[in-house]
Amino acid sequence: MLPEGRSRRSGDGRRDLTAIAISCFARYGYQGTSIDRIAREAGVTKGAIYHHFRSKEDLLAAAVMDRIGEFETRVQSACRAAAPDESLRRIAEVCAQHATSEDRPRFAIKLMVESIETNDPVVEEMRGMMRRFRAFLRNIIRAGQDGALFRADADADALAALFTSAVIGAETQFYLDPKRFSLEHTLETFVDQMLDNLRLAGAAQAREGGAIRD
Amino acid sequence: MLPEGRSRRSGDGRRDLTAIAISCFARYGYQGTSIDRIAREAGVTKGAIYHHFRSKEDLLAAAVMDRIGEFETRVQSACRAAAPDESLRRIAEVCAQHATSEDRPRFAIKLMVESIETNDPVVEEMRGMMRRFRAFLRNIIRAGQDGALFRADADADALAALFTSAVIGAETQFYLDPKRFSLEHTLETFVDQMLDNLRLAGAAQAREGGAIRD
DNA sequence: GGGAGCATACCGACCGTTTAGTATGCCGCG
DNA sequence: CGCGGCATACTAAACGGTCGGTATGCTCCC
Repeated sequence: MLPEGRSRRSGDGRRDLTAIAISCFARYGYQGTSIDRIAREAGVTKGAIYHHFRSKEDLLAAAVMDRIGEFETRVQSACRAAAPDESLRRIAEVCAQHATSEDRPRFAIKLMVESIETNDPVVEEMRGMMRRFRAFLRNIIRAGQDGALFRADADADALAALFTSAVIGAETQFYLDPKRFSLEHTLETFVDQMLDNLRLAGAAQAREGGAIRD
Repeated sequence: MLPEGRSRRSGDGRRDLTAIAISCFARYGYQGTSIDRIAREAGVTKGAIYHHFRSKEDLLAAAVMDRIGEFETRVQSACRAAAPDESLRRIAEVCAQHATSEDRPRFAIKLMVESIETNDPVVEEMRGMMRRFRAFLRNIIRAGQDGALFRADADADALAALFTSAVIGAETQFYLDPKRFSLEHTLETFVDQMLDNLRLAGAAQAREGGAIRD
């Protein structure tokens, strides 16, 4: 972690350690990651970590806030100025892209699941993130309903909950079985199906047309 | 853990310890559960655990096999002799019921996620379970297609993958936020949507009829 | 320019506690 | 009596965290 000249630089220590902690937590989870492991991977000693962070929990909090911020930026950027149906597509796409990237995609699911019943501060943050994500999706669906693109009688909240479920469930299975579980295809199927369901009368024809596309 | 008469009975030790380990692993995860905790909750000492199990990993293996067996029994029982559409409904229902039961429902998701990248034997078992579950669902969908109940051009594999994703994702969110995430409603919405998609021409009318049902 | 003073970033040793596992002893039952 | 089912005491290593000290960077003043 030290720069090549081996002099001590100011300012990057905390950020670099957070990045390494994110990698470790994403792979081993919080309980499975020791401070010694983080220190070792950073090429420093534990003392250096405790210089920047009050505790292991403090380090976890920094990691969680970093990942939540990145996630929300990614989702918002994906559907800027797009139509509601295109927005839903793009969100599914960026989730799939991130899940297959090198940016420690497993962090959110690992820490979310691990923290259930055992780490209330993290659960609170993750819960907030998921609520915001569902609200964001619900608002997209409602915008489509307001614009007569989607049928008005669909339950936007339930569909938003379903969208987030499909994303979490598909990512989990992909991480478990990357050779045999196709994340992108599953999410694409999901969005197709949801949009079919959301579209107005005439959907049966659209579906026949869909078959021709393949 | 000892019976009231305080005599030492044979045969139940291993099974009782497995049950307590399942509870602990379901709550704290594998890394977050110490042998001492399991012993304490069982009312015995570590020595008793090591009498029955060779190692902590051995105990985990017993727990995993137990839970996988129970899950598969439950799913198969749910849809015995039912039509394909009814089968899909029932499977979603029993998953929701189990997730809200006292039978340590979080075990599978906790251990599945925790083991990704860190515990290959458990990943293998969980992967096998999920593959069997998807194959089971796929076969139900195909039976519906063969019986002309479902349209023949739907991708049964993709829909099975979507079904399992919805279940995992909805359960995860429910465990994270039981007050604000409605598991049963989400899975019901999912099954409705999937069956709408799977049904043959006339689906548009069926959907109009669906709106009237509410 | 250089030295003093201070702040920051880190080090290595240490602490008390906890961990998975081991060895040995004891008790009850058939 | 022997064996299964435990309990107890112990081991070495690992855990999160603390502490005194060192190295370096920066600023100010003579």
